Amino acid sequence: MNYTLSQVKTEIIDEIAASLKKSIEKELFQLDEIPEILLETPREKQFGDFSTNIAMQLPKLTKKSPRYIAEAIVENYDKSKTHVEKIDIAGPGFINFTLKEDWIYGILEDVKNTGSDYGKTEYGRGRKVNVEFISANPTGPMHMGNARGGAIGDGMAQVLSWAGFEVVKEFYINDAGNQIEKFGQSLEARYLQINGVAVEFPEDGYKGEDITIHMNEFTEAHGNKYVNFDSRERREVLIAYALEKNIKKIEEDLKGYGIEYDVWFRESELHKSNAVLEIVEELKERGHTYEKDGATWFKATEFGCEKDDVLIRNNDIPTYFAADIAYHVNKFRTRGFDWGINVWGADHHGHVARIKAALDALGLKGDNLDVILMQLVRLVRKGETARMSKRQGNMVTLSDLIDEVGKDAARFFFNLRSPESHFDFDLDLAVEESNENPVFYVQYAHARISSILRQVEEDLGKIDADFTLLKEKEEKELIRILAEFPFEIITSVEKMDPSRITRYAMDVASNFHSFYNACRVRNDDLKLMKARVELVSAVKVVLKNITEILGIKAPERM
RNA sequence: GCGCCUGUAGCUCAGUAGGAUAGAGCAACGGCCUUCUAAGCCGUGUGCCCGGGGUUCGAAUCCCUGCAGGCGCGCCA
Repeated sequence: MNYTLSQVKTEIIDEIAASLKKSIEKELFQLDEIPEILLETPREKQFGDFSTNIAMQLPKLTKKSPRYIAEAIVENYDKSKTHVEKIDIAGPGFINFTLKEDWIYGILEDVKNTGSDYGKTEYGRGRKVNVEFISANPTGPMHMGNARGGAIGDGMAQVLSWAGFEVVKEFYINDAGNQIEKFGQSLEARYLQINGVAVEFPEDGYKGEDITIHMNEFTEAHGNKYVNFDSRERREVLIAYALEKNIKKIEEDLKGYGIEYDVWFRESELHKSNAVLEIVEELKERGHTYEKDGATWFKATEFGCEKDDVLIRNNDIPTYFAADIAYHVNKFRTRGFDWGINVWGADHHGHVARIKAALDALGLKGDNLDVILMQLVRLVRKGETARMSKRQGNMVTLSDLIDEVGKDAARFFFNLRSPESHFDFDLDLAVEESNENPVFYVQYAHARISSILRQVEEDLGKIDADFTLLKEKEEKELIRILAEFPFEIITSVEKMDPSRITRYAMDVASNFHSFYNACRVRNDDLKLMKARVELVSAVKVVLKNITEILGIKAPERM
């Protein structure tokens, strides 16, 4: 594809560098090497299209004043080699570049030619990225935190894929370990109670209604024959039954949320294949473990962690940590991912350093793993914070949420804020204001354009599109914002924050609505009409591409 | 006690690889529908950027320190 904006910027940067070299040759000042030159977009339009602060970076190295350096750069800058119309020096030494009027029209050609691919780049050069997100415990339904993690994780995966990475979306199923143990005890207690055996429900068991429903259905299907079974065997049967139901439900709920995974990875497989014990063995061989109190410990402190961690408990059962190491080794070593991104709740942040340490200890690069720590969602209802717990069974589930506010609004809402922002989800407000949700603002822009395009009956096919007719302020600003799309995607990758796209979507919609109120697409001047039809078509393409990334609908009508 | 995250307009938040006059949405107020969807547009104003020091030509942004809130510090996951 043709990166208009990128080309324009690169040209200018190259020419600044050339100008610096010339200045050095003319001995206007001395400089050993040309530093990195950054072009930024000034906030104020009066400062031109791009500016650089390079002249203010150099006084220390050259012993000359910023303005002196700026003047030298401007003097030796060859405008004919770039799209620059005008260069000014302003303030303490900023160099501001104003582009020739016509450069922006190339953007429209670009969008028109690339269509549903507009925004895609080769930035990632095909590197393999694994994005693991949600990975909710399969002991019950998903909650609001999972909903946020889903929106962030899926958005991240999309953005990576658009930026030219090869992406695998993955759900890690914790179908082993202590939680499953408790899950089994809870199921068993309910089963026995339902079948007339008076047993106490475990204190820290799962008290949710879903457990009871599972066991009622199970009893209907299989009767009470497991009452007389050995407890261990009985639990196995009940767990297997309820777990599959839960996983199935999770998969279905996520589908309804617009998320489909490439890989569902089961923790239990790592135990079955002996991968967990093998990895502990390898750590032992590499000398990164020791025995204490009958347990096997990983020397995490050797890698800068605050404390060591247990790999194998004194009852010979490996910890979740050991399994997680094996899991990540599987990602990087077995499956060869270049990069791993995990979306975790902030309550897991203590786990980040030690998993990276373990990877380092195994000769892999812990730095190849990035964890997006999202702050937890606090549910506010009737002005009060609602405490939620899967075990207490008092949570608002993902499917409740979708029922109440809709998939699009939920996806959009959870990607409106950066992952690290603490997030109060006011349920009353979300329901009440669902019609004023910003998602409609974006979708409305798309529907409006669709409507216009439906109404264009004139035969414009023979008219050549002359974009230079688009001279209004609103038209030019609208075009400029379209140019930012590929860069916004790349920045989202760099900052690991897909919520940038949501905010960009609002920007595009806002610029479109302003244009809409200032300029008529359908008008008597057919040539102008043709140009505007092409313009709004380009906006429609970008909006559509954005909604693909965000996992929401782009309605033709509203 | 120690570690991580957060603290910006009345509210929810952008801006934090140092840059020019700190922004947006919501809320409030006033305008705009005989013309392509008013779920829209235009206008009006608000800030001890949590406090205090420091680094710098320049700090919301970096460093130190204090305060407030969230989370973590298990042979739970």
